[in-house]
Amino acid sequence: MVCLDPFNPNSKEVRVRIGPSPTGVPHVGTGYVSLFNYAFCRQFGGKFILRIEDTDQKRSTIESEQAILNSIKWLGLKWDEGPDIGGPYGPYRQSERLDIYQKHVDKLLQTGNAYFCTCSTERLTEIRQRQIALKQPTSYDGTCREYKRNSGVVRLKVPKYEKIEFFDLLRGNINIESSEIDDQVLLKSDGFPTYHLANVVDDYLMRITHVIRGEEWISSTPKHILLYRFFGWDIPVFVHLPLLRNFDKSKVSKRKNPVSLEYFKEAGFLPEVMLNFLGLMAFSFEDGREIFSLDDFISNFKIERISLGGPVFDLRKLLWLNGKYLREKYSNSDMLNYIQKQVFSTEYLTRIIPLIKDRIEKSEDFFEYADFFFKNSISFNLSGCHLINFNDKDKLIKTCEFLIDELDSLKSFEGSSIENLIRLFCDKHKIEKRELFMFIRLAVTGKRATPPLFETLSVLGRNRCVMRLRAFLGEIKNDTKNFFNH
RNA sequence: GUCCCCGUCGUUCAGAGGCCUAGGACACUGCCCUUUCACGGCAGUAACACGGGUUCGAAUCCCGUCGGGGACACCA
Repeated sequence: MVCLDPFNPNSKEVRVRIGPSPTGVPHVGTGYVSLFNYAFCRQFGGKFILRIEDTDQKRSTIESEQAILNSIKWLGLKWDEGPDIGGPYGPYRQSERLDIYQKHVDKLLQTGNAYFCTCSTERLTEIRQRQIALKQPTSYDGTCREYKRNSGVVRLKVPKYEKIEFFDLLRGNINIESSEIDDQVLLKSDGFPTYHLANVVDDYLMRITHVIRGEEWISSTPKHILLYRFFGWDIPVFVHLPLLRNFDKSKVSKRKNPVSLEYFKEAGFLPEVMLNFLGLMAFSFEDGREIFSLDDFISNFKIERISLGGPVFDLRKLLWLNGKYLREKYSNSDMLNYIQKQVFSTEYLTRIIPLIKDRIEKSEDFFEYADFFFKNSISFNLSGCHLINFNDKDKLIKTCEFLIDELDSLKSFEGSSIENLIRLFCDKHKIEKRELFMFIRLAVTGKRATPPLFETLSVLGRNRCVMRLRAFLGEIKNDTKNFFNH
């Protein structure tokens, strides 16, 4: 089995890819991995491929795909091949390549490197629970290996007791014992492939030379190695990037950090700042420069200089950097433009006007009614607010957390659907409507009198609403204002 | 629990055996500038996880311990 010379990418056209899964918001982690892939391939005049990994039918949405494409475009990273522009190795959406995966699965079945499995979900969870109870590692027990089934899901037949070794450009050789590896499902019962199969097949067919992805994939790389071997294919060079972290060092997550690129865009972070900042994560220029453009980054990027400790995504430094760009690179007229576009955009104003039109008598009054649409921190005062009868703090916190989750996962953020959700929420949690409505109003707008709540929330948008509720949560958790002693 | 990855100031990154009494940036503190705030300037606090080796010499190499993280799905 031949490996590309990892230190000599010139030996062949460099082709890298990112494979976002369209199951949620565009994630900063995707931006980070994209940047490194992009810089690496541009250095060698290679190609950057965008492939949509929508093999999870239940969770994938076209809206999410569109949002991800837009966000990466917003960052200023241009892909050479992708679902929207096509390319020589398309289609670039995995849901459109089902026949390809089927063919490859058939091949594995024929060569005896995969087998059908008819075990029920119930049985599998039972096995798993028993293993957890016995403190054993959880894995499929291999029942269907013995029987020759001819339908069901298809599993990878992992050889017993073999050391599987692969090379990671940053970490050297990594060994994992095959007994640690599960007989991974390759083809699901809906006929869709799992990540592992689709990923390997596509990387091969799309001539990917370097797989630059998050560290979370290290432990499943042996499965991929096995697939390459069973198909008789060359193995690409693996580069596992350290994961972005929350302040507590856990993998960066929306519970603890803003992670949506859309949020950063809306909040007024500049795309070139995002790129600059992401380039500071796990990497440094030899000359120590910290302010750089994408072109600078490309020409100074050295993949082997990536450091391995998981970098904390530090919002404070990001904030400083954004301010620095604004101060030093923006003229007054740039700033005017920026503020008009970001803060007083016609789109936003168009939605606000109907809400305050009947309430103001002259333009000066505008901010009396609409200030909270433009502020990013809301001061509120709950003390003496008798409408909030949540007399116990824990309940209020729990309620607020549930509410955040629901708002966060609400499909459409229209007034009517928000109203629906919140009314249902009241019933479900047995809360007086007026109590919850006023609570939300105060936490999100800081005012007791506002335009109709649900429309207001809709115009503010999901991100602002959720951010403000989180900020509120933070404050009551610390109880800095002694809300409960009044 | 099992396997894998990682371990330098609070955060980020520098350091690839002597140049390290460990450097830059963010944050923090003080001073200066300033009617105020911000910006800017100057100064300061602050780290090689621990224990063993190897070596004349270790933040840098090796081993162990501890700590953190990730993975263990018909999710990616």
